[in-house]
Amino acid sequence: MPKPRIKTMEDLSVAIGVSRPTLSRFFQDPNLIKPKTVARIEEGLERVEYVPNFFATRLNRKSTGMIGVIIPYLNDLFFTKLLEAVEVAAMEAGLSVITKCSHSDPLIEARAAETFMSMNVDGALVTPLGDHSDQAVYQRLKSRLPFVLMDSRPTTMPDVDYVGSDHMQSTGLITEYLCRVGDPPVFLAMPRVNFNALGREAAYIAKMKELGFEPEIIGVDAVNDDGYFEGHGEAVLDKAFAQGQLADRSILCVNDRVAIGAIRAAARHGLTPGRGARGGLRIAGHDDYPLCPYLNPSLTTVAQNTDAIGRKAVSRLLQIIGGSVATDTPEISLFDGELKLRESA
Amino acid sequence: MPKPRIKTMEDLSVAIGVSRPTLSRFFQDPNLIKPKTVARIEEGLERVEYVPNFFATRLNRKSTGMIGVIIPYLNDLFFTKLLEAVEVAAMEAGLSVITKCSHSDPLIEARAAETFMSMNVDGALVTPLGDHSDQAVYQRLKSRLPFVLMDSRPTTMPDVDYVGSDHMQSTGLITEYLCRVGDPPVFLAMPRVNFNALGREAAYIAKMKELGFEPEIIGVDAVNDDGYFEGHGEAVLDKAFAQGQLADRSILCVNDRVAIGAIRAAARHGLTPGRGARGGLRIAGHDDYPLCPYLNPSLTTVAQNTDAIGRKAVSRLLQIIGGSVATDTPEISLFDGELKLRESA
DNA sequence: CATCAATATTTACGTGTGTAAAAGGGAGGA
DNA sequence: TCCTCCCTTTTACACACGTAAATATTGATG
Repeated sequence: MPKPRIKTMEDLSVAIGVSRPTLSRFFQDPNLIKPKTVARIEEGLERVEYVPNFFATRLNRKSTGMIGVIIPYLNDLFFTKLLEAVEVAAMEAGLSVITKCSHSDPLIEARAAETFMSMNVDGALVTPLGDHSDQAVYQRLKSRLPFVLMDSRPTTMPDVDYVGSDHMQSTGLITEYLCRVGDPPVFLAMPRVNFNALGREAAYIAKMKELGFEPEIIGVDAVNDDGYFEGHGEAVLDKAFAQGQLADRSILCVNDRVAIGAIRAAARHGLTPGRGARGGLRIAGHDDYPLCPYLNPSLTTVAQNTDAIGRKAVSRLLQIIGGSVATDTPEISLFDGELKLRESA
Repeated sequence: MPKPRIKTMEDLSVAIGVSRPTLSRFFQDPNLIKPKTVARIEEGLERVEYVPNFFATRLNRKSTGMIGVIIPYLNDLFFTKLLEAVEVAAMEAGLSVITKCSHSDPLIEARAAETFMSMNVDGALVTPLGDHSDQAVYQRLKSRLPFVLMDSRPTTMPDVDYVGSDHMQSTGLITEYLCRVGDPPVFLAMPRVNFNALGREAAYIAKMKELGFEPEIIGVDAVNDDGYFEGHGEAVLDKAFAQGQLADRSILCVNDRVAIGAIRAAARHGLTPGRGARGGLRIAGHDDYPLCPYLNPSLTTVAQNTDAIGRKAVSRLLQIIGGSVATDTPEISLFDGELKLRESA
């Protein structure tokens, strides 16, 4: 017994016997209408099938109640974790989020931004690609709507609000830990297209100098070309171990995915990283990728506070939307990382 | 030097000196318009900033050019891989996709479905929750628009198109492999709320009987309650190993995430699964989770053909949208799994 | 220069809803 | 009974664009 389907609010108004503007207000907020009328409307909605047209409702509204989020990868649990935090925060604020993935392609990223602007979203949250994002797109975004960057901060966009981790603190934290408990670490980096990678590299160098050690960086050149972080970490260390190098060193990886590859390379060479044997191989990461506790050995790392980052990004966006804030000077929110001590270092 | 911003196509038409209907057709397909006029329009668009309003363009169109996709989790690389395949296929077909994540909540799933219907999407692709989806939602979805289920097939929805893996084949394949190379495996299952888990369990039983072995199933009851697959696998095996059980058995896990937990439990008890020692511990999974090659030991598993599944789901949707197909009888498309032999079994 | 076809413009109406102002109606109090 | 007051309805317009039919323009051809 399928209910009769009603397409327009007009038709619904005659079916229920309530004027269309009243229905319009009912769907926006039932409290605006007398309880008795509300009851009649709800009773009528029981008998028929009707949903207000998404486009028509948004066409003539000042606020669409939507925010757009752009992330660079889907196949990365860090970003999905961040996205979840954003979605939860947005839901609590009564916003619906439209997610677009740029697949690390500047063109797709630009298209997504265009889409958001054409949809009159109330604001946009963007996790930028490395240095190959089209910064003109960001300029337009900033000039047209509330706009907050997350996780990665392009040097070319100093005037945009930003929420992320304090690499100086987080990378400094694990660097210092590694130095205290064992030999000072080598830094396993990434090809220099990623601002986070650069920031952490700089933080590592600073902390090492502060402690009086000589910084040492490897993995800046791409060894493999499959584009995956794990593959990079494995390839770099596989080569090093094969040449009899690094097998007794502490290795701080730029992020956990690289560290996963690093651990794998160690295993292939019969090495088991861990804090057990002094002077032996140790491997640490950064991010607290969800699988860290389940690796063998489990991965010592620094957790990014994705929950706080997502929550802050949304609340900052709401501030700007609300207009209760000066936007001439950007707000930079950095959250501390938290040491996660496990087996690998 | 910000370009002047133009809001409506009307304003644009006076700014460029081309009629509005001509502009409308230009934005739909420039080929409909004389090259000389196209040049003039494009030249004009260089000088001003204008994007057609998303809602207005969709409001009065027969086809919105959008499809909706619902997945249950974001923090699962299997689903993100599937989503990528869908997005690629959709992009090639000129469709844009709207993704919603239900966070394994039937209410959110239902809301997402409502949203899709109110947006007049051309079709919907849904990866259902386990047995707790609201099937009334699916019924409405099916009655209102082209609708294809992916990955998991509720028994309550036999009349809906479905694209997924052939569990009988894939689970049979790895079961047979394990039986040939070593002792017949135990099946490490999941609490029975997941149709895939049930399907694979049944496939395991069938193959074992076919080969003349006695099926043996563990892990049906939840041991932990954190909701993560890895935690389930680890908890079940940790308990078993602690009791001196299963340490010399072959263990086929219902999926790779459970297997990751299983391997972790083994490591904690000093066990290294692998096909090396006859009669020793072996662990295998299902899905080919992207991290399988990087685990220690790397995980032997059966790859689901997510690429083919995503592609087929989109093409089937396009068929239904095109109307060139009988929808009275559902099409069930099952793809074969492919054995991925690695170290763990 | 006239003619025809291709293309562009004009005109007019449709899409489903938001929103504001004015007019209508019923309940309560004087 | 009359008069507020509050809520609802009516009326009207706005939103930005799709679409179709009729008309005007352009260019090439003869």
